Amino acid sequence: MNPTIKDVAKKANVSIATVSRVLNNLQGYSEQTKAKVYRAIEEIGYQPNAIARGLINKKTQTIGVMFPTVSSLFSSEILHGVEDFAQDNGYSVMVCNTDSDGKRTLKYLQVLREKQVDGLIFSSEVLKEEYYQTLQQMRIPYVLVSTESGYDHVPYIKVNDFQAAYDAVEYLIRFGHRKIALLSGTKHDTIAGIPRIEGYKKALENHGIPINESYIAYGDFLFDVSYKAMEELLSRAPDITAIFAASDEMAIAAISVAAKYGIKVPDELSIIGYDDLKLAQMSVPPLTTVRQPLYDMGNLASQKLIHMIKTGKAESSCIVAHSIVERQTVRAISSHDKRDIHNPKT
Amino acid sequence: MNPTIKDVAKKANVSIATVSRVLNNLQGYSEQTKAKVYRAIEEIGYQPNAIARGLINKKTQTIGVMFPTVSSLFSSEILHGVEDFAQDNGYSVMVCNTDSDGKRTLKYLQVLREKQVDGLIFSSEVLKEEYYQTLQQMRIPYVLVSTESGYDHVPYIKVNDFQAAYDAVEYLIRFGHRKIALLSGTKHDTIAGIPRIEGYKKALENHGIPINESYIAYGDFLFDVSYKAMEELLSRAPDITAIFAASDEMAIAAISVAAKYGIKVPDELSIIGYDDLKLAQMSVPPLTTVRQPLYDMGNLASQKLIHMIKTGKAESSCIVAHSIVERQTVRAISSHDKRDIHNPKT
DNA sequence: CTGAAAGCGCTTACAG
DNA sequence: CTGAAAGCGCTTACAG
Repeated sequence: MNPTIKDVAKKANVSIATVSRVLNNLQGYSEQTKAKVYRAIEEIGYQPNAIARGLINKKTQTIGVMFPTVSSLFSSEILHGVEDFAQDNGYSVMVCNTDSDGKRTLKYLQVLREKQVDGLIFSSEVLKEEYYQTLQQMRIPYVLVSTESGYDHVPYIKVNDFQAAYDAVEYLIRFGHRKIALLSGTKHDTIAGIPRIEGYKKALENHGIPINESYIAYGDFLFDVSYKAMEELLSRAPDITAIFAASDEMAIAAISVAAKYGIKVPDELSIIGYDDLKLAQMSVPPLTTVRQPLYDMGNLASQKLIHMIKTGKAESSCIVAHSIVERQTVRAISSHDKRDIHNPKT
Repeated sequence: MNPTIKDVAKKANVSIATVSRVLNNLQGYSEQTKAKVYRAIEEIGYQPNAIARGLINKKTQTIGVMFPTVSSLFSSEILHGVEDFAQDNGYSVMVCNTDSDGKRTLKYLQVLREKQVDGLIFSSEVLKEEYYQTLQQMRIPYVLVSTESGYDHVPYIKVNDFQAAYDAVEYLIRFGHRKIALLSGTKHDTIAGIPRIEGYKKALENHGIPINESYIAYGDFLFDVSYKAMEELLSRAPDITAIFAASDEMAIAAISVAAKYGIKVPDELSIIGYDDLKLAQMSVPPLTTVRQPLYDMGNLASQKLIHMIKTGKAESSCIVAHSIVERQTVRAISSHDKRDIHNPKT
């Protein structure tokens, strides 16, 4: 149907080998034949078939990216970073939405393998043993973003979650807060759960503040569940003056709940989030948060992966810098807890 | 490197033709050889090569999706819908981020063509003449989401923007508002700009409310620019009591600006958005908005596209239903404009 | 029920 | 500088 290399060869009166040479900018043809070939290509509107090319080169110039939920601001910022670098370097990207479902993940890995992707980016999920095994069998390079693993030679790109959480809480402490709650993500999540909990506790401990387990509430990083967790937290510990939320969505949920109960942010309750999604700028008031450079992380992952594909060499992991973006949800605690006036429960 | 069909043929002591038959569930082999083949596959860990398959079948089982910005909640919800259906039906999806850049779009189309995608979903952008030409040359089916075109036989899936805008404004009118501003998207956007402006004007007109051009501000659908547009609008027309924003991001910007100037939403200013992104639930107060079922639209586009790929038949366009999701940013206007009290300018 | 052979659209030694 | 031929890993008539 579509014209092939044969058609242009015929049209230009040369062999397909020659057409292939000029197409690939190899050497071994005169300027004249080059011109002839290009003219033929032009005339019949020829486009090379990357599939045929891929079969013989054993390179498809495409990479796969796996996310637990593509439709989150979080994933899509990473994806954007991945995609930009990939496209600029001649790679296409296939997206896979695993829905945090183990079955789907394995099935995807299968598909990606059959489709012969040159490499893979694995994001935001724990690299389970079975995934690791499959990946090793695939014999293609891969890199982890916003997650890590205990396996050697598996490069990852992430923020130091422990330290970021520590810094967030210390930031709150510096503003005079001592009754600081934690709106945690999934309790047993070894990547984004536990390290942030530990960072929270360590900061408290280092500043001589006792840990109060009733100040810790567990959500799932997302809005709805966190909304409820926040309501419970508030009824259980109405005396808190600040909250560290382990994701921006959770922080926004906290703001929403506060608004619902007439608690003023930041006057009566300070809130600091985690991620710095676009969301954080849009909240009312704008959210103070720990920034993870998601776009950059995706971009870097893409860079490393493509470098590995091209050179075959291993790449090192990378802890990227987080930072605190100061907006308007944190303020110094006042001498008396203003909220007591409005909230007789405390 | 990886085992091929030849390896399993050798292992199972049959021809590659036979292996291919059992692999594809064709007929013409005994249960015995079937078992032998499967055993061999198992033993050597064979995985079919979809690239080789694609070359001969002229089907790659992959579709492309083009977005102006992948990293928006808007695009990613559509993407999620597209991806879910595609994966469940054996198709992979390649994402392309055009950054609203004509050059990139054309380049992508090229890439997608070379990679032999079976079909294409084109989202949120005007289908320019040159894109249309390229698409026609590619001879693959494609469908438009959240945009439309004047070309016949190019199926699109979208909401009726004019009607949706009309309904939003009428909703405001029903609550007693007459001084209704429009925070419009890009002025000359023929898809999401003009029709919504027209819907706004028509609703006003049908209710005998004169159109006041100073009540119309232009943003670009996104937060930052809209924030400024809202500030200008407010200083130019401080007497407005309600705003119809042509996107949720714009509505959120309006809420933010209102908060900045101490204008209470909805007490002093009602706001209705457009899209119903997850964002809308998270705002404070939760945003009343016109819902476009983005996930469903993506899913439907995927369905239609894959159906076209499989059957070769044309599909019809589809205007999906919008609806107004009532949350907390609109309320009936009070007898006297409360805001006058606080804002001596009016 | 099964296999030998041609062919998908390319690239790449090899020979001239 | 150029072409004939083999081959990438499959599928699919065709013949038996």
